[in-house]
Amino acid sequence: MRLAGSGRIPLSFRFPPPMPFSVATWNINSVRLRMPLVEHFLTAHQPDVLCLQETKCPDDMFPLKPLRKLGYEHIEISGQKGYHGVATISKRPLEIVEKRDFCTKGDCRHLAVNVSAGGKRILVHNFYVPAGGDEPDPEINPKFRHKLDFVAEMHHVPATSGDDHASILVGDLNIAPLETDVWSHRQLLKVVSHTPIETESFEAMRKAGNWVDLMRQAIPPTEKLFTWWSYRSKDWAASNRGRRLDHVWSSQNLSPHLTAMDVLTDARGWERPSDHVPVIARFDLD
DNA sequence: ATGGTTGCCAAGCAA
Repeated sequence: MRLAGSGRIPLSFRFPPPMPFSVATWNINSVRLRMPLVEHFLTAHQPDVLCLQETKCPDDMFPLKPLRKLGYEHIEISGQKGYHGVATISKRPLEIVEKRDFCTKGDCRHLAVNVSAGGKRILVHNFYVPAGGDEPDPEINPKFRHKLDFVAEMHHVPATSGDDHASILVGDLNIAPLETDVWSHRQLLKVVSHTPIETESFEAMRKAGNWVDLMRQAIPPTEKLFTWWSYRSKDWAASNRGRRLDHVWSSQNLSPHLTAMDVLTDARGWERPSDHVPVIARFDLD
C-alpha cells in the first residue's frame, strides 16, 4: 500500500530530489528450483536489494550468472547443502560485514552487509530464524529450544544509527507477533510461530534493539496481514489461513523515509510457488 | 482430532 502525506516537504519542492531506495525479503524455498520466479520478480519490481532465505544451495552452486545479467552484480551468499541458507543480492555495491553463526550450530541463517544510498551507509541484516518444529515445549522439543535461544541471541542485534548511517533487518523470522498476524489468534495460541513465549520474546527483542516494525507502520495493526500460506491446503486463497512470518524492520532514523510497503500476495499463486511471498519496503532518502 | 504438501535427495527429515 502507498502511504499518504508523511508530513514532510512535498516532493516537487525538494532539492536535491529524494533518492529512491528499496529492500525486499523473500523466503524462496530453494533458489535453484525457483530461479524463473526470482528473475520475474526482479524484472517486474526492481528492488535495489533482495534478501533471500532458505536458498538450500551450497555457495559453489549458487546461480550468480542470471542475477548478474539482470543488473544485480553484487551478491553475498551464506549457503549450505540441503537446508537453510541466505543470500543478499544488490544493484549497488555491497560490503560484507558478518556471517554470524547464531547458537553455534554451523547453520547458515544470517548475513549482514553494508550498502550506500542517499548519503547513508545502511547495514542490512538478512535473517532466517529456525521454524522450531511442531511441539511448543522447549523441554521436550530441541528444535523449539533452538528457536527460543536464537531469538534470545537476537536481542543483542541493535538498530545502529547516526547522521550518516542506519540499519535494516529483514527476513523469515518464523514468528507472527500480533493477533492480526495470523488467520485465527485463538486457534494458533498453541501452534509454534504464535505461542505467547515466542511472541513476547519477539517483541522484547525488537524493542531491545530499538527496531521499528515497518510493515505495521505502513499497514495498521487492526488489519490482517500475512506473508505465508501453508502448502498443505487445497486452496490457499479461499481458506486464507495465513501468517505474517516475514518481517521488515529499520532503525528509527529510517522509518520516516518509508514511502511504500508492498506485500506481493499474488506471488503465492505463481507457478510452483514458494510458500512465502516477497515483501518490498520502499524509501525516499535525502 | 488428524492429516494435509513441498523440497532436499533418493530415506526420512525439515518446514
